Amino acid sequence: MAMYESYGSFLEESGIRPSSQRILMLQYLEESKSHPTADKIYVDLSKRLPSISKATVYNNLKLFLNNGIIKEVNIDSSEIHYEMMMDNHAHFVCRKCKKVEDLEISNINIDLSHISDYEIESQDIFLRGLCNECKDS
Amino acid sequence: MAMYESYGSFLEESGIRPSSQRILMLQYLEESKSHPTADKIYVDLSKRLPSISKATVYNNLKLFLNNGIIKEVNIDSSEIHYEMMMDNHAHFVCRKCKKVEDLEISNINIDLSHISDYEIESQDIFLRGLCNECKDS
DNA sequence: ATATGTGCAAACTGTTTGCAGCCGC
DNA sequence: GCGGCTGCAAACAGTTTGCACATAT
Repeated sequence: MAMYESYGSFLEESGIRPSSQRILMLQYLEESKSHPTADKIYVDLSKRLPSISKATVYNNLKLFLNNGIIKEVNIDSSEIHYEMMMDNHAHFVCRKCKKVEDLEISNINIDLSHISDYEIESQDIFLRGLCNECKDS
Repeated sequence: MAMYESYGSFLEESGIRPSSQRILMLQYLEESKSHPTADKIYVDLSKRLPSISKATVYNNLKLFLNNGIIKEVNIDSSEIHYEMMMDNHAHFVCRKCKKVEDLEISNINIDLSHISDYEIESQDIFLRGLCNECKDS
């Protein structure tokens, strides 16, 4: 999903009509590495498309969710964050500046032998602390 | 914190005045393994103490939080769940019956060498899937 | 008597929803 | 023209807050 034009066809392949708002949202989510909230998406997209409404943002987030295009990230309890669906990875959350970063998960090793009765489908891993910049200030 | 009477002194040691509502809440949280929400705490405690109000529950949850007695668990985006502060452990969440279970974390191994610049203070691990009962039905 | 906690109700915030109008096929 | 999408505004749910009264020391 590298170039702008492809967002539309990606949506069509998912059975979603590629409105300009949806293409914009998808592009924004893909390019944003900041795990934005619905409100941040709305505010940022308003600059490019002033007529967009919050309801549209919420509507389309739910649509993307139901189609497995994006994923909720429960970073904190006050707001829902979103990110593109991608290979398993962990999140680092800075408790000071609230920055969220993706971490390679390849070297995280979970021994599940003692809960083998459960059918694990996914995992969410959050590491919390201070980021590089914040720990020295 | 084994017996009822000790909840009061535990609160006093934390510098919190041990009102009957607070003792009840603490006892409930300690005995409950279900990671309750504020509303569940309120509903359940109302049976024992009908006069308790939701504001008191929220007030005291925040008080306990600030004193490191309990911890928020961001299981899903719609409600905040709470649990007693305890040694590091992971959570299993059944996507069907929504049950939450604690898992030993001792054999979870996270190699942090590639993010050694960060100061990790805590970790939250959620495994999601189907529990024993739900996977067979 | 004083300081602190509770309970009520109102306010707030993030999210959801119903519906009328608009747009693209 | 038709079906679906958007945008507005109202509804909603969970949480927070201000304040008067009650309670404990």
